[in-house]
Amino acid sequence: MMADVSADADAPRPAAPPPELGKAARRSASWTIAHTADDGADRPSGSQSIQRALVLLNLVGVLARDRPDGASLAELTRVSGRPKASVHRILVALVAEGYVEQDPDTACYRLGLQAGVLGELAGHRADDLGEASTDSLIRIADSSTDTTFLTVRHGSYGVCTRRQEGPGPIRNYALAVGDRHPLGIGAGSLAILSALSDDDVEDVLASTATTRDHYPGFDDDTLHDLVHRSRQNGYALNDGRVIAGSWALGVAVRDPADRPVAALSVASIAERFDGARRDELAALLHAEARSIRAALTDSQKSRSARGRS
Amino acid sequence: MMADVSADADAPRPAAPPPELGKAARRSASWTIAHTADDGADRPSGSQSIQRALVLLNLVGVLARDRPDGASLAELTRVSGRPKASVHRILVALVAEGYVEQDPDTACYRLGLQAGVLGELAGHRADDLGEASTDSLIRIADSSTDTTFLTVRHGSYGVCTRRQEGPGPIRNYALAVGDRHPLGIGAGSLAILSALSDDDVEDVLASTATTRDHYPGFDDDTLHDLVHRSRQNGYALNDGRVIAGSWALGVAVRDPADRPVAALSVASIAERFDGARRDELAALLHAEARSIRAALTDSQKSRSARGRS
DNA sequence: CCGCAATGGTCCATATTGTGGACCATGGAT
DNA sequence: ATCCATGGTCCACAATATGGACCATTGCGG
Repeated sequence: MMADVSADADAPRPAAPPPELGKAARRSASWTIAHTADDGADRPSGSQSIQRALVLLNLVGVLARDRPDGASLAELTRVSGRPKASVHRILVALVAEGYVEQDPDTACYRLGLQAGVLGELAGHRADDLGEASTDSLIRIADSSTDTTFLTVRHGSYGVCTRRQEGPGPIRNYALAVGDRHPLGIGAGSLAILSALSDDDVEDVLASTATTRDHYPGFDDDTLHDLVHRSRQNGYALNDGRVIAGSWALGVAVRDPADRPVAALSVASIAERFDGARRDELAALLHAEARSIRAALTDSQKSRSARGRS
Repeated sequence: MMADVSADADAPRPAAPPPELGKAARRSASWTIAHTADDGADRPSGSQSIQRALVLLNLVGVLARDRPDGASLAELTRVSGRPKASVHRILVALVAEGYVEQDPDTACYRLGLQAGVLGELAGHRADDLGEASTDSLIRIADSSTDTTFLTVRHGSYGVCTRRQEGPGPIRNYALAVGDRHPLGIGAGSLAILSALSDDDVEDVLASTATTRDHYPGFDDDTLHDLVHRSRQNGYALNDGRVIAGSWALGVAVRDPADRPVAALSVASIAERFDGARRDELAALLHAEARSIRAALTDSQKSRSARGRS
């Protein structure tokens, strides 16, 4: 898997195998989203069809992100790993509710009206973290001249929720809004994991064990090692082991209760992460992480004050 | 704002038939969203749980819109009309996927992380209509000094997808982003309906018959009459029959194939809709509707050109 | 202080519901 | 004409969601 990622495209595109290093190219390897349900060890509770539908919805969004005409049924089935009939049935339901729309010509699926509405409604809502972090993201992107990300913890996974392009010439396509990976995979994600207690780390690793089968080179031992190193350094470093050549550095963002709820990270090419610059970046990120925490404290206080009145 | 609205649906209020005129008050009557599944006459196909889940998701978004701490389980069950256990089970699934989050203190539900992500992804996507209409909405709001809306057709229903506040002192809370009503109810919605062929009108009315039970005063005869009048006038007028005192005027927006896919509308109080101003507004809206259609034509052309290459 | 009526949440037998392998139609490439 | 991949449909089966009854808390009012 992910080898033939190429398949990505799907249709005509005669399976042009990217000349290696195809950053942008292989980024469609967003199967990352597919696996998710298995939170923890227990899977007894029952609303599977809903979970499946929601995962697929997300998948449509991610796959159709860079492709304006949407994702084909074949691709969705392939990437989601479910039988075609099921995928199709679910898509019909999603279309019926307007969360997905189907291009009448190409028969491809993309996010629909309701998805946008939902976003509008969600955005309207106080998105503390997003709100509090935008300024920081911009500052980091500007002064580092690289692409910066906000990764939010969600259970045992990390979701990229913001992405800020830096003014520099280097563009990194390893991570985009909506991508979800198990905690520990990627700089921001690893920063969050490393900031958890030892017990929590074990729980997370147990939870994501099966999912991590799809990420070669991220077995338990390696992750333990990475966590250890990150804690010593005071920052998490992704030295290109997700996508060769794509490095990144991240630090955790803590909420007012000191729980690591997110992470800031900066991505670029290996050359831009020599020793001196690492410290520089780490200091910058730590400062901004603290500033976000302060902003969160404020907004929380004002909220509870309002609530009391 | 909408202060006591709170109570609204909520608890005690023993089915209080609002003392009329309850502008803001009754707007929480967003059950409008609840009914939807029954598209058309046929309901054989089967992915009901998914539909239910998606409807509930939307409901969470709408109910929690103005309430930063979210909607209570009780409210959601009441407004959705399904048994508590079901609603709860669905909510658990939505929470598990991150589309909804539950306030740990109040136990209330609001849109979660994934909802925002989805919006981000959907927004990223080319939202032709939204894109093409923003300028028009702003222009209309500015020059009319009233609140203007974009209503998009979705099956036999109209969904409010944009809302632009005008600079004037009058604020209208009859319609908000995310609200869905059967075609014919509300100015924009009626404008779309009136722009359909007679056959289509019949189909729509048949489809929404049961839903319209919840809208007193919108039986088939009345709607036929309204459609007739709208066609004669060249614009749809809502003379406060949804919410007393809240008037609005709308015209349909046609896509390049001349199908009415949306509508622009302006809402205000009755006093601001005398004969002269109606014509003025209608002309303004028609002009902007044409301009949107032109923009759509352009974007569609450039897209197909790109696709061919 | 003790109900009383809300609330959020859980259980579990039932049959309704989604499942997915097999199948068909189409269309582009060889 | 052949082949493969595509989007889409069918249908017997059983796993699945369903929802009424039930429980635990909380907050109000007499």
